[in-house]
Amino acid sequence: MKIGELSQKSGFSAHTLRYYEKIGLLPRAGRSSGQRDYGAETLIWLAFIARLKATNMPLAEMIAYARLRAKGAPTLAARRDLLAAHRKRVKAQVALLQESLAVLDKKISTYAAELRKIKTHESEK
Amino acid sequence: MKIGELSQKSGFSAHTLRYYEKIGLLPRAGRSSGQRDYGAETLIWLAFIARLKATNMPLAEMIAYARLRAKGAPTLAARRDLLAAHRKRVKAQVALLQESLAVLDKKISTYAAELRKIKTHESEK
DNA sequence: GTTTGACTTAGAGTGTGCTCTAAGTCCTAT
DNA sequence: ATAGGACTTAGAGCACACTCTAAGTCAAAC
Repeated sequence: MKIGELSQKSGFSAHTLRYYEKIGLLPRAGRSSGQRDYGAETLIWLAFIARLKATNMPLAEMIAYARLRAKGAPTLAARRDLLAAHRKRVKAQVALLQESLAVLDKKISTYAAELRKIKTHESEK
Repeated sequence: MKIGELSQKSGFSAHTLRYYEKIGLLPRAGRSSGQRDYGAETLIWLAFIARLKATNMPLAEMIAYARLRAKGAPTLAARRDLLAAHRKRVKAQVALLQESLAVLDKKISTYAAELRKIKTHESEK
């Protein structure tokens, strides 16, 4: 598949896909008469990249992961460790967000209370 | 309190605090002989800003909120709506992160399984 | 009263992750 | 065989949120 189709299917722009190749996040694609030609496995890899991206993993760390992946079986433990460390950070972020959600909820209900008070005063006029 | 003390207590650098004033996130502080002089209420406002920041609210939106806040009671409903919309986004982000955590967990346990397999083969040699 | 460190300003520079441009080549349909 | 769109490259530009610099003023301690 050519880059336009991969872009469509993966949700990444063609510009971004070329950029990812340049920085080493995507393996250098084979060219057929100059144009990149991708296999279906690239789509699977991109879906995983999108997951890592959704959890705010920096590109540099994804590149490190990609390099380990390219080296195959001997790096299994290193990859597991990298993902485990990341998971820990994501869990911490979820906890922080949930804490902050509680603060937001409290603030919002304070607003609701103040708005009720104002309405009551208005009806007393 | 001067900017250094506010920086210490709020966790924002003095550079950042001046920047926040410049962009309108902090009200223009009163000066005593040229130097900014802050009251304790600034600390409370900064703590809330830190919360919004923790939940990835863009500066532009915090500034919009700050402007409403400066206008007082008539903007209560608008502020509640802004925070409610933000809360919705934060909840969506938590959901996405938790989904992604599940993917990470699955990947990590796949690694664990592969590593066990390798160890078994090694001990059979 | 002088040193030392915190403060002031305007504006330049940085890191991250894209996003777009220019100039040109290749493919597909008619 | 030619028009139109998709592709190629290297590199410039952008948005966000700081972060730092330069050159100078001010204040607290000794």
